[in-house]
Amino acid sequence: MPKIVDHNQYRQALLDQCFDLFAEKGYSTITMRQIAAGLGVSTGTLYHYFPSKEAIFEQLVEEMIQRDMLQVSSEMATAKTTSDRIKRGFEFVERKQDYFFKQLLIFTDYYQQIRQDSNQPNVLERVCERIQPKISEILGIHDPQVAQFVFTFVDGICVSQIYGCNAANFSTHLQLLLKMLVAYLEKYEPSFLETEKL
Amino acid sequence: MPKIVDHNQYRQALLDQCFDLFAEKGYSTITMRQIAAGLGVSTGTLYHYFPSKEAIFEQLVEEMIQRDMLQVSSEMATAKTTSDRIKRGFEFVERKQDYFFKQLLIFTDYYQQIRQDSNQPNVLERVCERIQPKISEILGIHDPQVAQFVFTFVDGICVSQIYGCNAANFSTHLQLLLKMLVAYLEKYEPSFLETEKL
Amino acid sequence: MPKIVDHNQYRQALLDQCFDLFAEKGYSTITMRQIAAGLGVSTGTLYHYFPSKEAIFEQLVEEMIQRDMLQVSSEMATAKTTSDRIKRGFEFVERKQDYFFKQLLIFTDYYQQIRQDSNQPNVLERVCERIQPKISEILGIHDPQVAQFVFTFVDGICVSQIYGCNAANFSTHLQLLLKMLVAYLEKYEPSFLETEKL
Amino acid sequence: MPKIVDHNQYRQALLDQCFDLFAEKGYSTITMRQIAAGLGVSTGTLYHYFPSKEAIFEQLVEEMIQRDMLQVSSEMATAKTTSDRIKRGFEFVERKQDYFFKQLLIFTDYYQQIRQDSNQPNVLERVCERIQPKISEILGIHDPQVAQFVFTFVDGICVSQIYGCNAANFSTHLQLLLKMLVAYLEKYEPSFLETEKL
DNA sequence: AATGAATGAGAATTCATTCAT
DNA sequence: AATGAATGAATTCTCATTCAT
Repeated sequence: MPKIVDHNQYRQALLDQCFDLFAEKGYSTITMRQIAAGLGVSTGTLYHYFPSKEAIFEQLVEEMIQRDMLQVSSEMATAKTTSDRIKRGFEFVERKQDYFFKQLLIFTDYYQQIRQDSNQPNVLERVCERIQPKISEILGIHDPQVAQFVFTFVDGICVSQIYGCNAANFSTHLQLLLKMLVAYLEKYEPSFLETEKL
Repeated sequence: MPKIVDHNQYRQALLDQCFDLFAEKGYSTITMRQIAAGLGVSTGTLYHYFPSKEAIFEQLVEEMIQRDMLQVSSEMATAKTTSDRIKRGFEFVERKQDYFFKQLLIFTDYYQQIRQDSNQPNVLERVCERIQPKISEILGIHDPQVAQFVFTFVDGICVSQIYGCNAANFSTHLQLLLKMLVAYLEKYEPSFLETEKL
Repeated sequence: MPKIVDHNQYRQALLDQCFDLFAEKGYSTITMRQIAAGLGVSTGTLYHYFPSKEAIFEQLVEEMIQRDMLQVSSEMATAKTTSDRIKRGFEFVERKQDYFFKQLLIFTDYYQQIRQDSNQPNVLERVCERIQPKISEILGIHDPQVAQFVFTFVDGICVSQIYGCNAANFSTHLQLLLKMLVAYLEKYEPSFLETEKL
Repeated sequence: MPKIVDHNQYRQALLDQCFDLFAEKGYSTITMRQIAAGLGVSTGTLYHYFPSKEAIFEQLVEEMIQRDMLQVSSEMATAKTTSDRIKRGFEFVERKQDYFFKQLLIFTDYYQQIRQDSNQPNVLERVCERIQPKISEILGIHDPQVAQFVFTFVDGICVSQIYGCNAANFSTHLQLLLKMLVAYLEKYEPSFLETEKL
């Protein structure tokens, strides 16, 4: 690990590496010593950059969201037609399936944590507030409900990973979602049918 | 506290009450003392009925699955037509939305737990192995993929609860799923259209 | 286990079986449940016959001593000459080597226990007070020091068992003790030489 | 409490102080809190230096043996004649009688502990394997059996302490052992008689 | 800035003992 | 007399956090 002089930059570098650590062990199971060891620093150093375990976790969640939003935007920037956007969107999700799965684990852990003391600002609420319009925008679908449907289903696929059914693999699920979506759009948004060929 | 004669019966009674406790606090967050207090017994008594915290959790998961399977079967017993089955199925899920949400939290907790020592028999695998055919049977849908789709989506709705978006409420989600499903079945399983009116 | 009507007799029957249990696990390591299980009774029954774990232990020690004194006396009753007494005495020790070893473990455990609260009557003191003259009597040796020497050495052999050296086996040790003893008696108690042939 | 730089050195310093603690209370009776208090540190610190109570105990036993071997060697280094060696050897034992007694208590405790799980490497076996030749060397006695006899008897004296007989004091016992030994050597190893005057 | 020794409250678990049946 | 369910204090051990160096 190279010594990065800038305090804030180093903090973010540490945060990056925390993602897998938290995803693999879980927030309450992982210890500060394990985190420190995983990052290759001492506990003292860890506390030099973060005030508490909780703070690391929160900053991690915040960081993740920010990063994701940016990445999605940049990935989608060049897509023009709706069918192109949908195709790219699904590819994006498929490519990052492992990441989304780990994120789900982190989010549920986070949810359990914050519900204990309710006076905490809920970062998760902001997640969906910001992600949902993004999905609408990406897919070029006007009905927000439908955009949310896609989002929800992707979450569902992530969850289904924990059951470990080999049948339930990510890509097959996505294929079916796509077919569902088209069937629905053809039926309820005929305008979609006229303009696009998938 | 009266002396309960049947050891096994009392054990199950305690298990029932554990569900909410685990769902609210999370497996690793809740302490044995808290569980004992929640059940109105001493820690000693708790250990008289369960060898460890882990054992309580596993027995709880097993018990839950068994109970759910039985309940679903009995609820669906009298439904005859496919549309009737679908309607009842969705009603069932909607009615127990709170329960399913808590179950999701418990399951993700459980997943994080067992992945640590991988040589453990995975109860979750059995969950989906047994639930999936049940759903096919209930909905009267031949394509197992589609049945799985419904299951996965319901999981997705549960997850979306953690984001706390007021928009994303359970019932609305289910409505949309139903519409999607019908649109899909009409397109790809025309036989469905002929026999049923939803 | 046959039901013995007499309370006291049953108590002693239980006590007998406790010897091996305490010897194998150690006083502080063995639990009342393990004792109860080993005796084939419930903990409730155990407490019906003994007020506490400590009491079982003390009664066991007392019982053991009583029994040993009686047995030694009866075994030696018919021996007439000194050499005969010595021979029999050594045979007796050799035959019960396993028993004496376990007794040592129990005695050291007991010692650790009673030294904590010093106002307890020390049963062990009575052990040597009563055993020592017995040995003098058995061996027909006038010098009490020498009798004590034999006693002490036998204890030493018991201890050496814990080192597990295969070299240090009980019988060989006893042989040497015998030779030592004779050499000593020949040198310092010439009267011994005149009257006996070993 | 000053920060001690050398981790290993401090660990040994703690170990030293543990000897009396274990000897006085016994392995299973003493608690980690009591040990910590006795050492003047917190339980956390104790666990910082030793992974478990068992580990402290084992390290203590190992340490003891090492130290004893070294000390004996250095004490005996300047003794030339056999009678000088025997005299010094007996003085050494007498001087450290209190230590040897405590060691016996610790060893029997240790024995009870390891016999539970038999796959443990037995440190006690190594004790006698290394001590026995040492005694032969010290006393300059060729017959290993006789050396072992002395060792065993010293153990016996230690045990006899637990009976608390005031008669059975350490020094008197040793005197008699010496006389026995000489009588035996004179009878069976006449070469001994020729060269030495005790 | 970086370290890791030190802390002690709190976790899971055990166990002698009590007591209703 | 016999049972075993119930208790809760005490045990071993963990871990987030602090702080001297």
